[in-house]
Amino acid sequence: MRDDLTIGEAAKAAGTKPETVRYYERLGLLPPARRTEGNYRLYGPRDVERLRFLRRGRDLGFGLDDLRALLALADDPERDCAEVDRIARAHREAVERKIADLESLAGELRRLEVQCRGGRVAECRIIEALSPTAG
Amino acid sequence: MRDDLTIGEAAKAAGTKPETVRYYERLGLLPPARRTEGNYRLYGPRDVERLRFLRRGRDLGFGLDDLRALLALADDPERDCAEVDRIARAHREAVERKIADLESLAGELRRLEVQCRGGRVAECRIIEALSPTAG
DNA sequence: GTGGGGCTTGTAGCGGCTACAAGGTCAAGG
DNA sequence: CCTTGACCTTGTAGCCGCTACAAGCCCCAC
Repeated sequence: MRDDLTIGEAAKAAGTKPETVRYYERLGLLPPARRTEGNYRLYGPRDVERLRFLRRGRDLGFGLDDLRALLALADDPERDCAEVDRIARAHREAVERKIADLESLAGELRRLEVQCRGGRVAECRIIEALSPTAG
Repeated sequence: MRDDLTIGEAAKAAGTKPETVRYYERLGLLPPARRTEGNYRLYGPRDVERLRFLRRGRDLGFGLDDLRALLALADDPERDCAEVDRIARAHREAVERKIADLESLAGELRRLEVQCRGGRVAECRIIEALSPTAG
């Protein structure tokens, strides 16, 4: 039969869930779906493509606002892709900053752990490091 | 004079904000504060210590549930610090997993960026990589 | 006594879902 | 034809750790 899928089928085809699809529709990231007589949402191949675009973008860590902008750009193939590049670069830089933050965090946690000799809490270096009495 | 501080002073002393202090009290991470006649919260040195403990723990990325547990352990200095160690290790491992995830993300974003030649969106590799038509 | 800063409570919002509840629809099996 | 049970519908609340209001009270300096 036809290309039309129910929300569950469409979600599965894109690797997401029905709740997420409805959520995206509510946010305007997907156009309002066509409906069956029984009020079920119906999705065609283009809808599934759009959904997959969103899914892939989320996997890459883009926020929904970025994805909204990227979708608008993708819909307009004649435009210069400088804006696409800018969004991607800004996102990569944010990810790299986050990594740097977490690296220094992990380093500090490793240093604390090494010092823990496994005695009583009273002598625990980890607690000590957290306690202002130690500073 | 006395050691008593208002919420704003206590928050400042610990490097947080009044809203956060009230929030912690509501969650039971801090005991209900004493009050002045005019219903202002009052904080002593031990309260500020506790608040600093929380602040430092948050800086290290611990969740509030972890901090609740760590505070309970810190309050009981005779206990074995194995549990402290376990919480810290679990957290470090979670941070390290997060770093690994973000590293692979950043790598993918860098690869995409390099391929962008700066033409039209129609030929943009970034959009292509997001579009299911490319896969 | 007045101005303005800080305090009080309560509530809503951030992101990106996720998990209900209460009901409607639909296809398969008896 | 009727029932079962999977799926769909809407609406609402919750997750985390705050943050930002709003409306009103308190307190101190001038």
